[in-house]
Amino acid sequence: MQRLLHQLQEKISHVYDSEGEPKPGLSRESSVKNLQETLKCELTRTVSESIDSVFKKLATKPSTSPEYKPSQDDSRSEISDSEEVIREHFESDSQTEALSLVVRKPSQSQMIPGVKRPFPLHQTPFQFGYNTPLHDSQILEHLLKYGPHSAFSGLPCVPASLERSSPDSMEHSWESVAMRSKAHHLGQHHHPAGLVPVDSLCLPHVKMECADLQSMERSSFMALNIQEGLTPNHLKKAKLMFFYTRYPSSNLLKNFFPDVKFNRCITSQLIKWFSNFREFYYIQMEKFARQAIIDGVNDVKDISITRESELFRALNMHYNKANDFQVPDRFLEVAEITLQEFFSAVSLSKDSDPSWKKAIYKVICKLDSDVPEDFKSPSYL
DNA sequence: CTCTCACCTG
DNA sequence: CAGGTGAGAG
Repeated sequence: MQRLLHQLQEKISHVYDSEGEPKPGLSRESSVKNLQETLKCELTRTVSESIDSVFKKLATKPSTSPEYKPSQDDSRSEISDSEEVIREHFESDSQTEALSLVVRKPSQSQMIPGVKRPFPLHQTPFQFGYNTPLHDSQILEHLLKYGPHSAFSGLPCVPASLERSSPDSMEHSWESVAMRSKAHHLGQHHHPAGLVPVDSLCLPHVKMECADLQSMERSSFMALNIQEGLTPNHLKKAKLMFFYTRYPSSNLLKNFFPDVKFNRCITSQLIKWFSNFREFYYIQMEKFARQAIIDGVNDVKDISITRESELFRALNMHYNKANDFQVPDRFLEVAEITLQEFFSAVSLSKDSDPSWKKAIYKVICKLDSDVPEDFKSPSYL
C-alpha cells in the first residue's frame, strides 16, 4: 500500500511541475489518461498481490489455524440474544457482510484445498504473536475478517460519534476490493454482473480510491490491531477462556486480549462477562446438585461429570455453542468438584445460611488453571 | 476511593 | 449480557 501511494505521487510529479501546473507539451487529457492507466495497473496488481498472499497463507496453514477463525457459520449460529445486538451494530457496516463472504467462502465451499475445519486451538501454536510486526498481508487479512473499521463497533464504551466516522466512499471502496478478491479467487476473469471491477474504474473513482487508501492507512490500518471496543469474537474467546479460568485477574485479561485497547470501561466489561459466566455456571451447579438430591443420590462420590452429562451439555452449550472447541479435561474435573461442593452443602442444609455459597466460591476460585498461550493471539479467531 | 464480587433485574 | 447496587478488601 505504502509503495503504491509513493508510486502514485511519483507519477503525479511527472505529470505536473512544481507549481502544480501541467507540464508543457502535455495536455490535461493525456496526463489524465496516462495517470489512469498507471493507476489501473498498480491498483489491480497491488490488490491482487495482497489478497493472493492472504489466501495463500490461509491455504498453507490448514491445521495450524485454530478454531478462532470465523470458520463455517458458527459465528452466526451461536449467537445469543445480546450477542445479536452487538452483531447488529457490527454488521450494520455493509462491507462486513461482503468481506465475511470472502473469508468464509473458501472454507465453506472448500475452494481452497487444505483449508479445512480448524482444530482445537490448544494444540496448535500460532504463527505470529501479537507483538510481531504486521505486514501488509497480515493487515489485509485482518481487514478482510473484520472490515476496515471493526474497531468502532458500536459498543457501550465507544462514543457513538465514532461509529459513523467512516465515509461512505470507503464502504464502496471495500466492496470493490472484497468483490474483486472473490472473483479473483474463483479464478474468474469476467466480472459478476453488477460489479464494478477495480480495474475499470474511471478516474474520479480512482481518485476517490486513493483518498480512501490514505485514510485507511491512517485510521484503520494502524489502529486496526488495537480494538477500541470488544467484539463478538472477543466474547467468544472469553467464553472459551472460561473453561480454564473462572476468576481471571484484570491483568490476565489484558495479557490475553492484546488487540484490545484497555481502559477502565473495557476492563470492567470483560470482568463483567466472567462474572456473568460464573453466574450461569453456579446456577447450573446448584440446580443439578439439588436435582441429584431429589433423585435420591446419597453419596458425594456418586456425583460425577462426563462429557455426556446433561450438566456438561448445558455448560458447553453456553460457553461453546458452536461446539468447535475441545473442552479441557480439567474443566470437567473442576465442574465435578463444584457440583460436589453444592451437593454436599445442600445435603447438609448449609443453604439455610444466606452466605452459604461463599465457602464454595472460595474453593472454586483456587481451581483456575493457566490459559493456553494460543489465546494470546490477537487475531486468533 | 477504587476495584471486584455476587445478586437482582430487564 | 448489561445495569445497578451494596458489601468488602486494599
